[in-house]
Amino acid sequence: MVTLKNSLSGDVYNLAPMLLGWRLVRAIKSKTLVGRIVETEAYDESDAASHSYRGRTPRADVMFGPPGRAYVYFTYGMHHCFNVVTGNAGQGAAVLIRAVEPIQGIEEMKINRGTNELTNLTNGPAKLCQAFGLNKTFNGHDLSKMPLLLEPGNKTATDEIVTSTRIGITKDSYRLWRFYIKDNAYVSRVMLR
DNA sequence: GGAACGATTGAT
DNA sequence: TCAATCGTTCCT
Repeated sequence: MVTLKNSLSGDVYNLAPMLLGWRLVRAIKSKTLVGRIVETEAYDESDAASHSYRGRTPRADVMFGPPGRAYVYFTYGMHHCFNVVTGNAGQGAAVLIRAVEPIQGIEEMKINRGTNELTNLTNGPAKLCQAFGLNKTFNGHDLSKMPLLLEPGNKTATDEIVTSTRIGITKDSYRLWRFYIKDNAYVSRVMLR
């Protein structure tokens, strides 16, 4: 039997591109929100940019736990970011979900984000958390259970995967561990640094 | 106890 | 280009 846990037990730099096309499903207030993952980044403990680089600190503890859990952290004093924990227990690795394409529950996302602009709802790691109502209460949540599911999905025949450096980091910035679907309108805006 | 620094975003 | 804003981690 293929379980979510088994699907996510490999190396994070292989799993990050694999997750493109998968779906994030969120049940909230009798509504169902669905997004299709279009942009990801890999982080692991050999990587100075990763929260797991310093070892099993309180914040990064979930990254060292079993795969298929959510790692949600609070940053810049105001934003949340959502990751999917990968690798075997004991390894500190996770995939940052940087952007999804809104599929279902778009009106609810607009309310949560305070904008009607479709391409500004979920095109960034903190934006999609706001749209989906994700916060630290989801840290450690098993993504095979409601109210937040990660479901396998497919890339379309025309989807091309692009690899690049990661966004917004200063350490180990040479790693080509960012992956996104080429020409997708919901990929995050590239920030200059 | 103190301080530096963000896996970001939105306004200027 | 820059301010907002505070939890995490490390240093003294």
